[in-house]
Amino acid sequence: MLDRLCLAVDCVVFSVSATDLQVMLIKRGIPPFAGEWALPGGFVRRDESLEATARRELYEETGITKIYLEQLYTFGDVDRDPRERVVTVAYYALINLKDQSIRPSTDASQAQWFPVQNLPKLVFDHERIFATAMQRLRAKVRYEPIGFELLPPKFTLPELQKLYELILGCPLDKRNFRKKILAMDLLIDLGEKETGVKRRAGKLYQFDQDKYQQLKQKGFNFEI
Amino acid sequence: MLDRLCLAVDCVVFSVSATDLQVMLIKRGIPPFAGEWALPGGFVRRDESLEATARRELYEETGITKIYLEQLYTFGDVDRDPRERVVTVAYYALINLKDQSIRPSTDASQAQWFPVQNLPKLVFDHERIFATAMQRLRAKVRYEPIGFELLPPKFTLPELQKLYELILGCPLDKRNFRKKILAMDLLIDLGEKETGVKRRAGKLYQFDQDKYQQLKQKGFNFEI
DNA sequence: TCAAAAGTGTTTTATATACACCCATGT
DNA sequence: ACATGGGTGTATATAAAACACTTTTGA
Repeated sequence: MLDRLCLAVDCVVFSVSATDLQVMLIKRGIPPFAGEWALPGGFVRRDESLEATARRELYEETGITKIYLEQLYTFGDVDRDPRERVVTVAYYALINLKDQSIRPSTDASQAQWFPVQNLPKLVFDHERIFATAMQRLRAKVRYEPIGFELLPPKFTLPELQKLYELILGCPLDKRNFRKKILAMDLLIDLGEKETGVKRRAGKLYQFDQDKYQQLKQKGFNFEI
Repeated sequence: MLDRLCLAVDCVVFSVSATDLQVMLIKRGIPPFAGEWALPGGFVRRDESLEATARRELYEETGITKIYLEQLYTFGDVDRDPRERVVTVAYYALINLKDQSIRPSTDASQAQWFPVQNLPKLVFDHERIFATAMQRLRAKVRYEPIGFELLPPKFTLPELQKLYELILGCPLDKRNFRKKILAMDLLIDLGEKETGVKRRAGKLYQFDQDKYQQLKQKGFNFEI
């Protein structure tokens, strides 16, 4: 039972706006690198699991509780923190902003959304952590139905397609996309239309989690 | 900079025999759980990266140095170790036994191979770690050319197919398997035949790492 | 009535699957 | 000569990709 060291959790929190896939960053209030941008995160307490740390930090810094969280990778280079040895377990998170918004900035923490295409310089090795998260999200969204976590419970097919295009970074054929998604028979047609748009309204759908879990048991693979 | 805690690395080391996919286990020499089977592992030193810890431990316990290593997952449940809080970063490793064999057991550590179908009871949460590794290996072997790490540099197509069948746990069609593999054009035909077999000798191939890296850059995806 | 985005099928192409016999080698 | 496993091709089914017009709605 030799060296003990500091263990942290950092989170790459994604959301979507009308035009962008975006990531939440925190303006650091304390040294080192006070005033610079960082991924939200903090230290693991002795009586707290890793995921609990992630949820606690996100709640403290943004007020958000409903979050899809998944462990990403653990970064343990010896010199990644200039103060002392700190190993960090990175998580990525997906949230939808229609259900909840981030708490207004306080003195202690200034949280802000940035488009993934246009991030400021980040402290420590946070750029590497972000790049890893981006890579994982891009890969995973194709074979697991995690994209829905970024949308409100009721969404239209064009919204879903736009989301995939933002994440994958390339346009998708509308007819083929709809055919593929609908063929899986995992979307419940709610018989409602979206509101508040100034053009033809799209049909609203809901992702059928229960049915997906059942199909998954039987060997079904989600795939875009 | 609050609580410090113990950080460990544990490794799930895979190899193949003629008939089995197997995992290396260590008979613990020290409490807790002395005499019981565990994954090889140990504590991270303050001046050592996570991967360096994994390589050091594997060398100390088995004498093996040529290893494909990849981080698997970090297990951080509060009560996973009865002594005190220990978070462990798990790695999985792939080695081929034709090039090197594990060092004979010493007093300190008794290393032994077990078929994955028939593991003894493991200490701590090591069964969960193993299950996660197995799942990852099964998934990853289908879309990354990591299977080759379990074979010697020169191998035959039937050997490769057998390997995939062991990992995936199901039989594969010989003609379709060969067609798919050869169509990728990533195997170099060495113009040699295997030796020491008492039947028709198979042609020897070598995986073309360089070519694979080039193709990968251009968007090529390995897939079985 | 115009602009803007929603919605809809078919054809072509590529990929996956199913399947059976001959060949080389050692005993 | 026989047993064992290595090596080979084609036909069918399924999935992916390419592609253009009509409909709805609000301004």
